[in-house]
Amino acid sequence: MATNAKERLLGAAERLFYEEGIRAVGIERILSESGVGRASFYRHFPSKDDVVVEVLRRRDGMWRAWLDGRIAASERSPEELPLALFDGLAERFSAAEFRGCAFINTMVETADPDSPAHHVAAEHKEKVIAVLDRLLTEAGYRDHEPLARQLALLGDGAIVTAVREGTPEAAVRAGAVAEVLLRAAAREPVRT
Amino acid sequence: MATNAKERLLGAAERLFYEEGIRAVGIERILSESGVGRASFYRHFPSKDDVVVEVLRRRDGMWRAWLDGRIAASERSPEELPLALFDGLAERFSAAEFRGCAFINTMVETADPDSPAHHVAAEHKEKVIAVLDRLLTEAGYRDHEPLARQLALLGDGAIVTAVREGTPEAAVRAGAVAEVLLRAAAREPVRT
DNA sequence: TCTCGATGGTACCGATCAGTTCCGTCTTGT
DNA sequence: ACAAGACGGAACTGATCGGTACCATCGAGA
Repeated sequence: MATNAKERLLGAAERLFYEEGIRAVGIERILSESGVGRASFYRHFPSKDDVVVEVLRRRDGMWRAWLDGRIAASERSPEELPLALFDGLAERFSAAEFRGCAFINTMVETADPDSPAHHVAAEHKEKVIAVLDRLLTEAGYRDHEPLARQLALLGDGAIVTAVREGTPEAAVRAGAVAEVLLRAAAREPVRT
Repeated sequence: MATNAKERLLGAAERLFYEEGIRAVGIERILSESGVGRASFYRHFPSKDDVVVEVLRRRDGMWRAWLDGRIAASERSPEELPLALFDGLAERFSAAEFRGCAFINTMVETADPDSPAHHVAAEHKEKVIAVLDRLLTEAGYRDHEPLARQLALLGDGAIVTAVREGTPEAAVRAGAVAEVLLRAAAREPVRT
């Protein structure tokens, strides 16, 4: 039976890719840190690129599950529930190993927008937007879809700002903007 | 007398780094595309890292000069003049070669926040924030400094969103948020 | 015309890259 | 007890990395 070689491989790759970047991490590093043999690596993955894609898929699932949990645990009212995203980001930014969003980083590092990794990263963001859109719809916001995209844009802006500043402050700043945005949307009269 | 070898080197490096990423571009590529000899390269720069820093410094100057021009040419009222940033971004996002912000990309690619390149990139953003702060101050906004940082955060969010979506739409979306933000700030009563 | 500094071209260095191959070992189901 | 498959280790490939050393050439100032 298969042992946990593939799992260790993906775990080490995910950590190293996030901490140091995809291009910066060679196969050798992944092998030594996971304790997996070179041959076993290529038994499980055709190439390094496939590991990248697989890592991103895993991270997408983990990240959205985490976000769902933060939303479920939030004490905010339905109208303010989308702000739970920024509450969550504030936590993430405080982590010592925080180095931005793995998906943004991947899209930046992988210049080619047609690459599989870029696609997986872009799809992740769309799924997050869908979550925000659902929250906004349930809270009765009009024009919820563009509003969801604006909130997501704010979240991404907070992430890259936090990377630059090295402090969690950007989450609060973006959250304040989001709050203004939600209140302005709430008091907006019905159109058409 | 010195010819223009150094200038050609920097020009080619700037273009290649932006289009394909810093790590993805080897010295060889820069040499062949600039037509500069290998020895001449190392006569002008101690290492590749120094070229990266020099390219970022140049780009910082060019970018801020461009922004100043867009602000000067803007027909917006003083209260809305900070929105000229988003007008300008909309133009940039439409360019075929657009691949995000070179400074964000550098910070993402260069994982080490203590590296010289990371510092130059971070300083660039602070300078842009200073420009926004000046516009807000001149327009009479209270709490202009945090407001400037919120607008910059929106700008960065628009940039990474535009990279992901491949369309200039994000600039409009972020501009709309900025407009809401400015109006909310303008009608805010004096504190203390 | 001569000279000197800047230049472009090339061969080379050790290190590392992704990927292939072979082999000995260890585990697991029968 | 045995066979099959998953495994780790290591040697090896060709390509590319950043960086060094050497050499022939060109162009401007004396």
